[in-house]
Amino acid sequence: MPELPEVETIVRGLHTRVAGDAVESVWIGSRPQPLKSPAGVIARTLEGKQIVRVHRAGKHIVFDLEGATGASQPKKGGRGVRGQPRQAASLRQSAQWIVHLGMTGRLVVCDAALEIAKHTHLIAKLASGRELRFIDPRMFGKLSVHAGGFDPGGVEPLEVSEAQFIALFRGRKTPIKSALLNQKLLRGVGNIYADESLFRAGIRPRRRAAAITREQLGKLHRTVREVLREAIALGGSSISDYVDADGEEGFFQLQHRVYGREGEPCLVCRTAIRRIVLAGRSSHYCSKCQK
DNA sequence: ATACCGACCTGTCAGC
DNA sequence: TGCTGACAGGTCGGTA
Repeated sequence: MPELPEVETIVRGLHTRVAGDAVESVWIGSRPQPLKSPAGVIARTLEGKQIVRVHRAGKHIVFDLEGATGASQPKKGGRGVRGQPRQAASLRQSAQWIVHLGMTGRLVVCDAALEIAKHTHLIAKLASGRELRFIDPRMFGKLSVHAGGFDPGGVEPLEVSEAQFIALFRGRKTPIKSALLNQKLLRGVGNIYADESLFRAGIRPRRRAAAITREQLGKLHRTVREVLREAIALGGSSISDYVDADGEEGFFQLQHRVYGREGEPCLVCRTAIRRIVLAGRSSHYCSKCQK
């Protein structure tokens, strides 16, 4: 479902709503597919921690957590652990909770009384009384916890310089669209924004990356950032069921020039937009405007 | 190393 | 009405 602009929109909404709140307890469902860390480790890492910040790394949502060591243990009757001196316990311990939404994942902040939706895999009870829930029908999403400094690899498309960008594709014989989708190169660009960026740059998706001139790559560098920025400004693209953390739909789908427009006239030259399958993904382009 | 291809899952929609 | 197949915003591992 979500690419960089959708994740960015979600992250901004989540940060506003839950930064400063704390996780009191965690419930995890019985389906193991979404869990990249063991359920017990995820629960123990989240419980008792304060959510300091919610941000984005590529398509990953990162919750920065802080809390006292052992804060998840006590509550009932226990005075610390066997009366040991708890020097370490007074230290602030930081951790990160990483959420990848896959195709259909959603994170919602809601009242605890709200009915639990089908395909809910994790519920974090917050100190404020609300709940943060992870819902994902297809279970392509992933949940994990990390000690800190999480780095998914690749460079942020909105931060990369033109020279860096051009260097990413040097010598690559793979089709340019496959390279754009490779998260180890650029992180955050997905199927929609790859198609839209290539259209605006006038480059066909199947062109070999290494065969594209520096000038054209420079143009692609500009169009990728332009498309992502415009999409973020409009709250992302809502194709079927995507909504942000506040339940609002995005509006960038109204700006799509090729994605999902097979057979419709190119907005520039009226040529019918073509759809091909490349690396298993639908790819849309105008055969006249893109070479 | 690189590049296709199916697999992973459920839901929806078009067509018969 | 219901069945079947195609398709979906993402990634991973196997195979050539």
